[in-house]
Amino acid sequence: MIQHYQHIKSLLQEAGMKTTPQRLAVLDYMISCKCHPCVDEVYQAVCEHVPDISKATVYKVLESFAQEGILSKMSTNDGKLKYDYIDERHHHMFDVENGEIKDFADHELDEILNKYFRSRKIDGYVIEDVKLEIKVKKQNKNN
Amino acid sequence: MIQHYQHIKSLLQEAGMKTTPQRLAVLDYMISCKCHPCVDEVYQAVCEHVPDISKATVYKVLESFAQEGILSKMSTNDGKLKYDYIDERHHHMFDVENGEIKDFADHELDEILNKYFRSRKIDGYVIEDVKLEIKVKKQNKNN
DNA sequence: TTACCTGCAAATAGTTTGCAACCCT
DNA sequence: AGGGTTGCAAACTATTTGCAGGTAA
Repeated sequence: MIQHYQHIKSLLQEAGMKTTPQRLAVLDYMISCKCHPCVDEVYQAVCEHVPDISKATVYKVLESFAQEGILSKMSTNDGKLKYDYIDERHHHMFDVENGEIKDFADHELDEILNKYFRSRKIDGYVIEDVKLEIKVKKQNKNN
Repeated sequence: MIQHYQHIKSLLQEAGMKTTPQRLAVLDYMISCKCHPCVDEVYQAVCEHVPDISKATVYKVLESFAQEGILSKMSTNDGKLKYDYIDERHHHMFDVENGEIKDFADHELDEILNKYFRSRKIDGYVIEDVKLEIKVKKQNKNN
C-alpha cells in the first residue's frame, strides 16, 4: 500500500526523523495525491490506512515536514492552510471561481524570471525564490 | 482625522454600500497604513477613532470590501489572514526570516509578464491576473 | 420609513499544548 | 534503554452567526 517506501524512508532519514507508520502514511499520501490538501483532508485520507492516527499527530507531522523542507506550506487567499509536496519547481494556478488550485510548471517562464532577477536587485535584500500566483477562470466554451 | 473622506465616500457609493463611521474608519486606515494588516491590527487601530466598534463589524466590513474589490485578501504561508488596499499594481515580498511583507511594484517586470502570457495560453483557462511572491532575506552587511 | 448595518454573545472551526504511554533505533 | 513520537483532551485562537436595536438614505 505504501507506494514509495524506500524513497520516503530515506527522506525521513535525511531529515533525522524516526520512521513511524504515521509519518510513512502522511508522506505517502502527500507524494501520491498530486494535490494541495488541507490538514483535514490529509487526516481523512490517512485514516483509511492508519485508523488510529490522531489529528494532532497529522498537524505535528505536516508541520515538521514543512520545517525540514520536505513539504511546503501555503495558504489560500481566504486563509485555508494547505501543504504541498515539492517534487519539481512549479507555480500555482488559483481558480478564482471555485477555489481549485493546480500546479503550473513552465521552464521557459522560470528562465525569464531568473534572467530578470539576475540583474534586477532589490536594495537590502537577497532574493531566495520567486513564485507566481496565476489567477484563472475556466474558459467559457462559447468565446 | 479622516484623510481621504471624499475618495472613501465615493468608493463606498460605487460599491453600493452605506457610508457608516465604521466603514469610513476602516477604509481610511487601510488606505493610509501602507501595510498588510490582519483583522486584529485593523481593529486595534480603528478603535482609537471609533472606540465602540466591535470586532465582528471589522470582520464584516473587511470582508465586504474584499468582495467589492476595494481590498484584496491574502494570507501568509502560516495561515494568517491579511488585507491589502489596492492602489496600484504590485507584487509582494515575503521576508522568510521575520515574516515581514512589503509591496513590490515594477512596471518593467509587469510588461515582461504581460508579454509572456499574451502568447502563453493555458488550455481551458483564461488568465485573470498574475502576481509574484518574492521570498527574500535581509542582506547581510558583510557579503 | 425601511432596508441595511452594527454590537453583542454564543457558536463554530481551526490549531496548539501538556503529558502519560508507546515504540523506533 | 532512552529519547523521540504519539493520542488524548483540554486550552486557545480565529472566525462566523443570529438577532435585537440602531441608523443612513
